[in-house]
Amino acid sequence: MPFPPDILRVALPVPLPREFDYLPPAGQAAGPDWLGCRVRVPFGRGGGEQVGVVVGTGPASGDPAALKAAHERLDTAPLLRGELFDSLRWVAAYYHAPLGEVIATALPAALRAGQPLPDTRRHGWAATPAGHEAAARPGREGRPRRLLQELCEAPRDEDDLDQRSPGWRTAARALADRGLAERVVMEGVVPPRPIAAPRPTPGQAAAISALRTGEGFRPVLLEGVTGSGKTEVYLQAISDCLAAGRQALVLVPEIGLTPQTLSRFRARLGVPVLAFHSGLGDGERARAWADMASGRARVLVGTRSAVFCPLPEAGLLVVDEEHDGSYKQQDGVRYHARDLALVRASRLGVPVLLGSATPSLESLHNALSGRYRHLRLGERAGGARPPAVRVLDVRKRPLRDGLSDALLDAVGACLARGEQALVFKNRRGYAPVLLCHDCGWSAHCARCDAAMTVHAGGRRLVCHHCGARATPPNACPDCASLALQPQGAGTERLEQALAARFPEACLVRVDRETTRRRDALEKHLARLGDGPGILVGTQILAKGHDLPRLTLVAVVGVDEGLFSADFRAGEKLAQLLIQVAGRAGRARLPGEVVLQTHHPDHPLLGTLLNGGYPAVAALQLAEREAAAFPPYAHLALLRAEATTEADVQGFLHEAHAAFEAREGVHANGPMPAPMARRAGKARGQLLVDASQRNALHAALRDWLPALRALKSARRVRWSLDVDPTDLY
DNA sequence: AGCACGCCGACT
DNA sequence: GTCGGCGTGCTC
Repeated sequence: MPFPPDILRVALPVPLPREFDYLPPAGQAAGPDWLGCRVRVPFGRGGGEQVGVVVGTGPASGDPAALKAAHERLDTAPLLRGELFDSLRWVAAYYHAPLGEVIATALPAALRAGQPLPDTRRHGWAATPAGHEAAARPGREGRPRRLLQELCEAPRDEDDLDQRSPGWRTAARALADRGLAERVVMEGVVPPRPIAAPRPTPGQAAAISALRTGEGFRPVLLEGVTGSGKTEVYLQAISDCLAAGRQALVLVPEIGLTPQTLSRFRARLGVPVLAFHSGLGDGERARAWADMASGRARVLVGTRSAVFCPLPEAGLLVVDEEHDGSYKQQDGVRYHARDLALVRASRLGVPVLLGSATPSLESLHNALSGRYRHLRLGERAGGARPPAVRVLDVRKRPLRDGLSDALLDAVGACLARGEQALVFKNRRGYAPVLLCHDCGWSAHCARCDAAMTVHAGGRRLVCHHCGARATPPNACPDCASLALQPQGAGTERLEQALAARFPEACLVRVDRETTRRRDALEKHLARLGDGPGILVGTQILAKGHDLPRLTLVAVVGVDEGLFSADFRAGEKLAQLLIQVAGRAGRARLPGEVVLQTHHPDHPLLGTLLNGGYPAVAALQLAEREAAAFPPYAHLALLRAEATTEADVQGFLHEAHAAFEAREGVHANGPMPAPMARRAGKARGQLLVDASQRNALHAALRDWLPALRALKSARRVRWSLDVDPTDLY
């Protein structure tokens, strides 16, 4: 009786909650050395193929004769192993996603498609024995000879030569042709060149020394007001990490990864710093991933998906602006990069530094309850003063194009001083609504439950939710009145009004329309230069970028955010206000913030003005606790989308019925979706809340198979979002 | 998700 | 007579 052969258990990028068993390719034996390697396997009834990752080996559970054989092994050494592999399993379990989909989310596209792992060995040049002899004899002076003499001292790295002596390759080729030098594989990692650091402020010094104490997993929340120099603390912590021979990962928000950020890191750290973001090509992403996996790269700065990079020699993880919404993936596997960074740091046994001027309530709660170390940076670096804040009550005051006279006066005074003003409104376009003044009709999107935004000075209507465009009617479709008026003001209208009022000022509008390309923001700011001028824009302007001449921040649109239904609206508005106010007066010039509002008595504004972000956060935490919302409860959201409302409701009702009640866990809904129709699809959702995380996960584990079995599930697109950040 | 199989309407 | 609609079931 022959032993049944061991099989390969393969995770494939399909939305099925299981793995698939395969025989190894003909002539090969399955064994533990296959774990974490990619394989190309036949899949499906057609002659389809998939690339999957071996996540287990062992005896077949069923009849091995019924199994197909894998076509090809794609890796000799595991692509996924150790902590990263374990963390991906954690992601699959925590977000209730199939492991194959998680792996597909984590791997760069080129690797997912089966491309070989890029060769990341460093190459360098060394003198041959003949070269050493030749260097000892007198010879013709010139570049080849100088290079040869350098190579006789020690082999040199190609990257190093690129940086120090451009054009060295010609000389190297000349030496190689004469047999005096050769290209070699370099071993080892270049130690960091120490670079002079600026003298830290007392607050920075305290934070840096606090980070140096202790060992193993240490979550640290670094709460520092805008301009207090959090980046300097990161740089010191990363320097320490590099000096200890370890790798560092830095996560930044989507709009935070600018050439400025990178060059600052590169200039200070003295080692190559890799960037990882959506602007990279497939090859570059795979290359960066491989560089981290091989240990060749020591520092990687990247956006959300960079949290999946291998860290075989990890020493530190940093999450900059940890409250930022772009860390949460909003489709597919809906992971939160900050939370995954914490899990990875815990498994790796290294510190993780969460930095923000306006920490998320989740992180703040963990810090206040002692689970995270809480470090504060109080003063602004370089002695800059915090800006003075003035509330402009515009009730019963006339607004022209959304701007009050007092606000325009403040802008005018700023320009007269030769300084720069930022006019902030979190709404792009000309006006948010086109309204009939006679009957109250307004232009709505045919495919969404939303008003269309007026663009191009009134010549176009655009739906910001589905992208639909329309020409505005000349007369009201309901009452034929000609009194159609754009209502309210977006950045485009503000720009126009400010241009009319300050015709000689340099005026730059920055929003998603004017800033599509990655480097467009830099270009806009360069256009503004150092002279007097006005920036008009949306929240793209809220982060990063030191604008030393910017002394006035005029906030025009806070009222919408004060009365939003979302339970995170207050937190988000406070964060946005603090971030945008932080643009003012970052250098020697004092800053001023003007808040134009119809609700000067709103408690959130009052709390923010009197106690700053910590006071708002305390207020919001108390509200969350009273309402049993995160971080005092745990949520999961079942979303559904279909062509008809009936399919959505049918599925959600059946889903609710299939939910088994258990202690401390409740399913609520179907909830009315704030936008029941979007892009022509009906939408709905079911909210599950639980007081204990374990109970929530146990409930979801039982629920999901039942959901998948529902016939009504076939008629909708549905997804489960664990720890949703937005309830719509 | 993708794909094939399968059983009912309007076209060359 | 067939092309094709999308319901249903399966994927080692």
